[in-house]
Amino acid sequence: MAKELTPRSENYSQWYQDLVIKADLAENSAVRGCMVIKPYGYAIWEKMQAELDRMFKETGHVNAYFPLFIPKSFFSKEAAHVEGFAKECAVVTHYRLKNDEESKEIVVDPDAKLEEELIVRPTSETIIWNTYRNWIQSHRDLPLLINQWANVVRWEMRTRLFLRTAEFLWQEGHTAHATKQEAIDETIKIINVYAEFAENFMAMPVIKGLKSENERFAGAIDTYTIEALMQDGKALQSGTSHFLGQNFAKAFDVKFTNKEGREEYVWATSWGVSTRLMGALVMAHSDDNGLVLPPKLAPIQVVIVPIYKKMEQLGVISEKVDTIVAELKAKGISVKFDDSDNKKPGWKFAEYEMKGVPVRLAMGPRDLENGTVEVARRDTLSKEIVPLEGISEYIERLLEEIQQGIFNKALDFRTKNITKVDTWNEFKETLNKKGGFIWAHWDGTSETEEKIKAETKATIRCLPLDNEQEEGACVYSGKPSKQRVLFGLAY
RNA sequence: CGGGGUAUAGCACAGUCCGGUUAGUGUACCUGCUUUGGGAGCAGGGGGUCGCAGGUUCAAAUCCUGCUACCCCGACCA
Repeated sequence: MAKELTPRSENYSQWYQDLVIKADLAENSAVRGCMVIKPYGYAIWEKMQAELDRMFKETGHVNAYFPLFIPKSFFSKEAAHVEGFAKECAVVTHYRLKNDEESKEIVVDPDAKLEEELIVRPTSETIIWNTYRNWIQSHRDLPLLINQWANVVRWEMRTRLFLRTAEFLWQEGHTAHATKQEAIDETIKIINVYAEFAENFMAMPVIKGLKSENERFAGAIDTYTIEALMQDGKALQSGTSHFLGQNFAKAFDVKFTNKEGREEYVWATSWGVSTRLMGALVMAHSDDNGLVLPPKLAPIQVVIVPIYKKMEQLGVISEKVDTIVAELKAKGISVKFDDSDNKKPGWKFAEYEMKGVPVRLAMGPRDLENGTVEVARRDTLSKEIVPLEGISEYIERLLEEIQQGIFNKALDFRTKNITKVDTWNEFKETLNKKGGFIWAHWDGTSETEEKIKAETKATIRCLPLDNEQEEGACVYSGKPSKQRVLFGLAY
């Protein structure tokens, strides 16, 4: 056995760790908290990027790029923002190294101290709004709809591959609008884009909602989120979209002249998803045999493994396979024919299962005789013998079925793990024994939320957007409540 | 940042307590033959600054000090 995973039931976080490494997605690097994203993992990220980028452009956004470094003074202009990020910023203080004459080692040159220290961006609001000041004068310059693909650094105490790393890749959208309503609409438009992407491409059901004050982005008026439920019953915030009001416009003095000729501050939004989505993707679908990828994000959608005794047999199989490959490619399906002779079929089966390839075809002497091929599904681990006639249409349909199937499975899991709770005892018991989302009344105060967190570690994941209003009593304080909110343990 | 653990061949580990031949096993790799429908078998072979830097000693993977990285549990956070 070359590779085996720790079973999920035994140690979920070890399983995750094993899987990320054994499926060749990423590994830890020589730099604390920073990972190396390996080609197979990066290929999945590229597929995510391509689709998200398409969706952003479809909704009128354009890409640009802003600097990695932010002058310290910019950073401190928005009070809530500084407070939120100050504790996890990497700071550049010098710009040169030199050879130390005594120790013969490379040291920081004390003469090369920067006049003003630079922050490595943990997010780019400040540098971007400082720039927008020069770009915006008139209502005719609005809206400004810009996205950037970038890396950011947040100096985390404790890191986990993809889920929380000191450096990560993401996109951050930063938009400027003439009216409050337009900015709010933008914020909601984007959270809908994120939800659509998560559900249609990642096959991961999400709940759209509003963050409570405690969980809000530093500097935002409102934070919208998509929350997903992982297989261990913990919630994962998978994307956020912020309505920033005029906070950054005021901090950076970004004004425009409206149609009536009066000066006003602009209204802002920002929004992002990161390589954390990779972690979400892994934990949403995979099993004890390895990764399970939704076809729409799988770098290889179909792998074909030949089974043969003699080289002549491989030749005959290859001819048949070449036809299948051509047909699948013509349909836009990515396919790999693994005819390498240094690995046995059984080894290949296990390997492609570990890597989550959605469909595997195996063709051997029996298939040659019967005009068939063996088709195996990664998601259900089922196999069947299928006639070669019409195989590409069959696989095309199967890929759609798998995409839908893993979404349904995840949705079913989530539905079973949302528990409606009305008493504090029930709340604690559900959290301990079952996990998942707890749907309970809350009195709307930060004080109660903090007490609940202190006692149980559970936080309010969100106030769902399509929430029905319902009078009730807060599960903790007993005070009146207008609606239920979702609680849960979070990553 | 606090508590605990780990670091020896590409990978997974033993050896460390109690210092002493040439540092070992599995797997992977190379060669050959037999194999090939779920991680093949036999035979032969190559591969090691024992995490890094100091120290103790006739002698250090082993003892001492410092450093670094990773894992687990907390605190913090996306």
